[in-house]
Amino acid sequence: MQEASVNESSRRRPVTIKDLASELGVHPSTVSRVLHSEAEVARSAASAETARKVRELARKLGYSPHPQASGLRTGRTHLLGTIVPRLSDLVLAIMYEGVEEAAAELKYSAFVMNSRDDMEEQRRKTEIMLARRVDGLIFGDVHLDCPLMPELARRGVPFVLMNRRLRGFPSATCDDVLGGQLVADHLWDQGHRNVAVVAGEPYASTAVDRTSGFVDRWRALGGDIGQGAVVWSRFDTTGGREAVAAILRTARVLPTAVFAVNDFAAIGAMGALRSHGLTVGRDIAVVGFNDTPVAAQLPIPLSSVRSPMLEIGRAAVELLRRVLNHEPAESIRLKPVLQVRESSA
Amino acid sequence: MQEASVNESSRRRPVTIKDLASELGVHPSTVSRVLHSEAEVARSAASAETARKVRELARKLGYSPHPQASGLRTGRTHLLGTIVPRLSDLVLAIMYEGVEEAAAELKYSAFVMNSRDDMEEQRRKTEIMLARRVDGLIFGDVHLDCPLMPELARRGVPFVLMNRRLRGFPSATCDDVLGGQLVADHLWDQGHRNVAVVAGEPYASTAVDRTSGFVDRWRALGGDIGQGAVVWSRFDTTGGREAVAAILRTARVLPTAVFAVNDFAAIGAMGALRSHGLTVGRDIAVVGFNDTPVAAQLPIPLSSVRSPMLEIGRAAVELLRRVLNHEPAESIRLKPVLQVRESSA
DNA sequence: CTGAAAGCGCTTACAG
DNA sequence: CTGAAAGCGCTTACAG
Repeated sequence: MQEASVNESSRRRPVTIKDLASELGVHPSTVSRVLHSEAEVARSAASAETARKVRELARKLGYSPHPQASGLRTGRTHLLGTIVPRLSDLVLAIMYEGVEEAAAELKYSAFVMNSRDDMEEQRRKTEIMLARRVDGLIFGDVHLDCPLMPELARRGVPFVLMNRRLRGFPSATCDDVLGGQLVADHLWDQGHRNVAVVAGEPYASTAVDRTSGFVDRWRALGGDIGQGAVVWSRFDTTGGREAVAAILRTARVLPTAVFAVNDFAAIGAMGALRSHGLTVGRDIAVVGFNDTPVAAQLPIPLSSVRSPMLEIGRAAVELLRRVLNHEPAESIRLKPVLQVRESSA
Repeated sequence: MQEASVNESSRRRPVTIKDLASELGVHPSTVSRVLHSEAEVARSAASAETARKVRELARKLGYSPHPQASGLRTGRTHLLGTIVPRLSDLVLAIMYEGVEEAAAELKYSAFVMNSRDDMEEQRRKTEIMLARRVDGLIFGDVHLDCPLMPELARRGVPFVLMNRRLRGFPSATCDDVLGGQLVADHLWDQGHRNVAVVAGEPYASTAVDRTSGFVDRWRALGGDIGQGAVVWSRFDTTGGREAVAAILRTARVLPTAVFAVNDFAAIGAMGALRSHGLTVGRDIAVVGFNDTPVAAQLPIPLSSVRSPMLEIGRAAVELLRRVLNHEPAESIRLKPVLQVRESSA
């Protein structure tokens, strides 16, 4: 009963610093210093006795600071904006979980919006977030020819990139070139000599780096890889299905292995291969990228390059923290690991 | 150049109402009324001429209102909190896209946090959002025995439910009972008489409603369904795999069809069936739920009940809008549709 | 160690 | 139609 009525009142009019101050007969500024200053300032802000009483009453009345009020005064909202192509892309959803976790640890609140990989939409969402007065931004949807990034830099907006990189700006990404190399080594070792790549969207560094990592290493191993063997595609299942359909239609010799730069494209690729009467893992090898949870659980388990998605999100927040504190912020490239499964064993 | 320097200054010190007022020689309150009032008030707030000049200058200088400041004054933050089990669950990610869209249309900014379906975490995240002074909350992770909901209601916190329902609180959900019935009708029509259900988490209304919709209809059709034929499970691929493994281990007679209340559980189920030497679609039928984009693209396309996930998210926002405006808010149940594919054709 | 005051940007009842 | 003032909750330089 007591409990409920405290809560009730706390909803109707939240407890403020002024409430605490008048209850204790001290000045609001003293309460503020005790409760919200750095440890050092707080210590010399009040007698040990006063500080103790302030803290105790704050706890008892359920005082919780009003972020809009302090933000208005300090000019810092402790809000952090994130823009991703789409949250329904599992890869970005997991990265954002990392962002949210790491932001919370720094007492920041994270926001997220979808741009659908449309640069006009990216710009619109950015302005909405700036209008909300976010302290900084994380972009998971940058294109290799993104005009917004140089512009934001000129305007002095603090931001970092995640997932995809762009020369000249700090980013937290997977080492996608290495990821492509790992797949090339694996398929070469398995004896494949005729391969195709479902390459993803050409505007995304992930797609370009994974593809070039694969192709360059393949050639270094002495392999040959023709024009029609690299097909750009969307990142989803439909994209993978269409890309493989195109490969099957145009290839003079059928490949014995397909590298798709994304697990969902790989699943689409598997579907198209099956429709063509091929059994994945026996007639043809398939390797994906990201090692999303579904890869291991597919009817035919999918080999995939595991990228540390959660850690990439966390690293992006750390990078943004440095930018906000005017510390040097070097790009972070996290190492992937290849998981070999039945689809290419 | 002009452009850049305007932006530059707008970053260093954003344009305020006071800036506009002094530039035009009018009082800040006039500017505020012209720019931010309801159409009616705004019209009688200044001469047409003054209003025009205010609006023009605002546009020219790139004025953007400071939400923290107006929120502090009005007590409304236009912030909307959403709590989901996990954003990396595609179903919730899509629902949240609907929330974000609909919130933006109402000039609200949406936040989202993960509770990992842990009721302690749900409580913690709720308090963080309330500390941020959100105007209202949307819960996508409610359990059938959730102590937090009655408590929040007592405290007068405005909130609605989405995805899962709970008696006594307004919710936007799929008509899951109907969804289960559709699957029962379909499998019965296909001639199946011995079926099993991968039933999901017993604390989630989605799982319980889909399962009971199926079982009740099955019995109404004259079917028999034994104890061991309904196995509760996690919602992910691993959960589906384990549930089917248990069914295969304990069943006296093998079922000829499996209904999994979630596509990812269905994918896990397909994997387990294949490991057992069964070909899905030929030896045994499988039906999932939600019709996530991957279902249609699987190597063996998966029959699934399509639930309107985006619309559920949008409906939740509409429901919350009504709650915030003290309008009556009846729960919304959106109709699902069965998509039959190769896995059960 | 503590207080008094000013001000962040906005809104809104009160006047005229 | 427009102005002047007060105040939302907080922080922080300035005094003492």
